[in-house]
Amino acid sequence: MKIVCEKIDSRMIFACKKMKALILNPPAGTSARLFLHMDANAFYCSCERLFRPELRRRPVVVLSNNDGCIVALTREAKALGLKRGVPYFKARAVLEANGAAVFSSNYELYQSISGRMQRTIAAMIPAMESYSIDEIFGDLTGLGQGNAQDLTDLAQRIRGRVRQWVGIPTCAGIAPTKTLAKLCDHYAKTYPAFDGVVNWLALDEARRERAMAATPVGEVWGVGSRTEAALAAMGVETALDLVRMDPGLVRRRFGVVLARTQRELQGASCMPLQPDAAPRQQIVRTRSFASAVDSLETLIAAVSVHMTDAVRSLRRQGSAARTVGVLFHTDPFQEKAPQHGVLESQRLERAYADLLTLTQAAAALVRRFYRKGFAYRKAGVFLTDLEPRAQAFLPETLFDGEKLAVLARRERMQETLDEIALRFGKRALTTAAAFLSRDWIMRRDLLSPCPTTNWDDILRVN
DNA sequence: TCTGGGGTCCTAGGACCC
DNA sequence: TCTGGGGTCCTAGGACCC
Repeated sequence: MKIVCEKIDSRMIFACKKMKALILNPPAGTSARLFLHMDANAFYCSCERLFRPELRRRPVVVLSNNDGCIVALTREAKALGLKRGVPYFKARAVLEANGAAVFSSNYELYQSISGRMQRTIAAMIPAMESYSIDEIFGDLTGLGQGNAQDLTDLAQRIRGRVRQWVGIPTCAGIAPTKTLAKLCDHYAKTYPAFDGVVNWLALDEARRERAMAATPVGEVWGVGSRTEAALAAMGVETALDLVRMDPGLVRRRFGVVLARTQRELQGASCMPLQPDAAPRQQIVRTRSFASAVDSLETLIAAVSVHMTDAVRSLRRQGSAARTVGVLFHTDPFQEKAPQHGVLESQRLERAYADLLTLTQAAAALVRRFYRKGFAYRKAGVFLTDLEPRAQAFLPETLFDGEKLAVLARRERMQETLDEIALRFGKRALTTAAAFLSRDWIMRRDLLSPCPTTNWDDILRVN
């Protein structure tokens, strides 16, 4: 069914409001849905262990870009007292003393393994939403006539197949709402006695309450550190406390987001599965420099390289961008050094999806706002006001004929660039600006190979 | 020496419109 | 004497997620 909406009138606005009210306060009996949540255990680390089985029992950590801080760590690494977000230089001594394996982020590898994992799961359930690189929601509504044991068995079969086919360990949660399903998955990870799957339907009321009473409210999906602190000041410390809070107070004091989370914890589904990933609304590429940068040429080079990646994402999702922005700034941790930060954007007269136009616009912004004498630490680009690319070739005024001809030429050139990148690698041919300087390239001293995506890295058996 | 990056959604307030 | 009640669109800032 296709709904064509040419005119929004007051009845539709009324209908929208009514829908919003329904989503926030579904009447009893309408929320008999069932969700699956699954994610990998220490995903990046598990990917690194895939091709290095000798690391199976050793602590493993994966670092952020530039080898800055720890972004993923195994159970064994957590046992050393380490946490996500700790700077590498502070953790280094402990890691070395305990024979830990340390890796730079290898997104090419993780993306490839993620695809295998999610395709494997998708084949076993009716509908799936890919929520993040290592995480999915599934819709199990109506499956197994709601027989709790059957559903637990299904989750175990999925875990077993992912383990066998992809080699990645996972856990799963099953519940009537997304928030509860994610919480169940958290329990499955925390308490090994559950054997990797927690099914809300299989827990009796007393068990559910005990679990929620033992869950700090900050563990709940949607409750971040700010909200956690504000709740703590009101004496709300556990998930159970939040469930029992006065809904009116939650709504007034914290807004609709937390009100929805509370409803979900109470078992009323407010967040539907979102199977088709909508095109992104903005595309951002930024990186810190390995060492400080003060020359205009180097900044432009960095921005040009980031733009190459941003335009690749832009084109992959079939969009064109009407606004292009740049950002660059000094090191905020160097409190005594002179600081300078720029975040500026330019709205173009049309939407574009070609590297030349967008790079020119970005470089012009850098030239305009660059100031000599600062030690810049980070630079990036962003593309917003995205539109479907097909729309970019429609005339917008009576006098667009010439512009459209230029646009069409640039599009043909861009298509050629895309093809060259596909056949000869993504850095084979790009704008000259990207080569003005190379002395800012990211540090990745501990990078593993890409045996699933690069022929040169393929495993050899001796 | 050394502290990541890429996203989403909501809210409040101002300008403007009928 | 008395000065409405909706809306839209945009931006900046905040909070959250992995």
